[in-house]
Amino acid sequence: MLEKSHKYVTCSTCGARKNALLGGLCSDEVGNIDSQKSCNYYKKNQALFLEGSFPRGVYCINEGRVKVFKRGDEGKEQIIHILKAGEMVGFRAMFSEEPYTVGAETLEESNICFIPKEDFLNLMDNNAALRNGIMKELSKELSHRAEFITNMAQKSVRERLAFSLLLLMKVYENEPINLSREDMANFVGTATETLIRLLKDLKEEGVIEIQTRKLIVLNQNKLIDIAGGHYSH
Amino acid sequence: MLEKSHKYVTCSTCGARKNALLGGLCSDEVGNIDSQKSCNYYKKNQALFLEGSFPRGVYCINEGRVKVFKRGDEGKEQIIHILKAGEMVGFRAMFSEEPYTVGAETLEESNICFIPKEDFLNLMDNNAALRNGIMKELSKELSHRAEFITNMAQKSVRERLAFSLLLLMKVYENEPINLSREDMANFVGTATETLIRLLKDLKEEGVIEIQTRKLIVLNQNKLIDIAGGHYSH
DNA sequence: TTAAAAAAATGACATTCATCACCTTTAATT
DNA sequence: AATTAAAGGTGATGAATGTCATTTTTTTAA
Repeated sequence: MLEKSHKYVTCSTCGARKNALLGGLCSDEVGNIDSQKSCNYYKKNQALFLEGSFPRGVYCINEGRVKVFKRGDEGKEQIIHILKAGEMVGFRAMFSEEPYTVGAETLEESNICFIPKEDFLNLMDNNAALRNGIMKELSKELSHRAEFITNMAQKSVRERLAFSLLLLMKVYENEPINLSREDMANFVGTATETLIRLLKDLKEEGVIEIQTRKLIVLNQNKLIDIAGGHYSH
Repeated sequence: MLEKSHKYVTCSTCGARKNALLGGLCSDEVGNIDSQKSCNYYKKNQALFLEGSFPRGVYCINEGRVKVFKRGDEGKEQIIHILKAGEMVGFRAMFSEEPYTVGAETLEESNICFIPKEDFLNLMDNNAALRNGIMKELSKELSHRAEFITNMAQKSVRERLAFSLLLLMKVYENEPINLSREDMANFVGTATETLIRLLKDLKEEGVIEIQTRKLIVLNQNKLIDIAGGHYSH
């Protein structure tokens, strides 16, 4: 749990940065960013940016987890991506020179830094390795989304749930998965009631354990099996 | 219809290039690319590249249309994107340094140029405007895919069909939409039979006209209305 | 600690849509 | 032109899953 007292994190000592996109910066560059960035405490369910607003910079998660989502016609959220400490949010929209087409919100108390657009773009212009890293990142994300689309089109909800749980295991690393049923349903792309029923099935099959809202995966291989779509009909 | 006799297109005279990503090149750059690229005739349903193979360069559509798709666990295609003349295919995978996670195939006879990876990356390194254009392109595509995912999760097949037809109108410009029912179903993300039934509905409602396999939109506003999701229930 | 609010869970039901089987039309090939 | 293959289309059926109503549990706030 994050202390309520806001701690200001410097990039130079930021542990999350080390093996992330900004991990390869030289000390000059780090210093420069440090002098321009701000660092903020976010409580749970607080927005980083809204769909439709204009990008002014990028967000760097020092601690906490963030959901990126899009609202459908009836206002229902579809979660596109869940990010954890060390990852960056919102740089996609900076290149498009258009308003955000998705929103971002914390899933828990978080510590998140903000780098103004100008500074980040300057940094990119002068650092080919960073540019390549970002290109790579964008490409991989495109690939993930193609898979996401295919899953949505062809897999059953049960299969998608298994697939999502495998993704969430990575996001929550060794901790229990800690998402509201509604968020989880909005990630899987189903109704909350359906999600709850399917979680119950998995629990009864011994694949997961449920402690009120926290969820522990007991049998990852079974999940892989289910997600793969070997359904007999 | 494209003549079977293969015509070699030069970038310098390529009409499709003008208002596309490579539209801003100087004559030196164009000459350089021209000397390295190849230009090939593709018949209908011919693969540009396969899922799993390794990217060796980018493809530039001079004439024709191309589908980009991913196969699900049972081998069923999900079409992610349909591209037309002037657009480029396959540069996403070049940055990821990983094999293609999607495949690409012509939907009709096409004329498509190939720029080797080396040359394209060199060009990018020395041309900041091109780099920015590509970043922008990647970002927009990410945005499209977020919308695609949301549509798949929240819209009915009828709504998605209407949405897809609106997209296809842009791909086919003033021409009738000319896709097999199977491809169209794989784009919408539904079974071929369901797609056929829903097309019939739209025909009976006077929204579209069907000439064997060609499809003409008669009432675009109605499609927009349907796609928007104003369904009464 | 209790009351109120929010989240999770369960049941009943309706509907969409995939599937299978089959038929018809169009396109390709000899 | 005739034959075959492929694509388009139709009908019947059932399972998956969304929706609505209600209850139970957990969390939050008084």
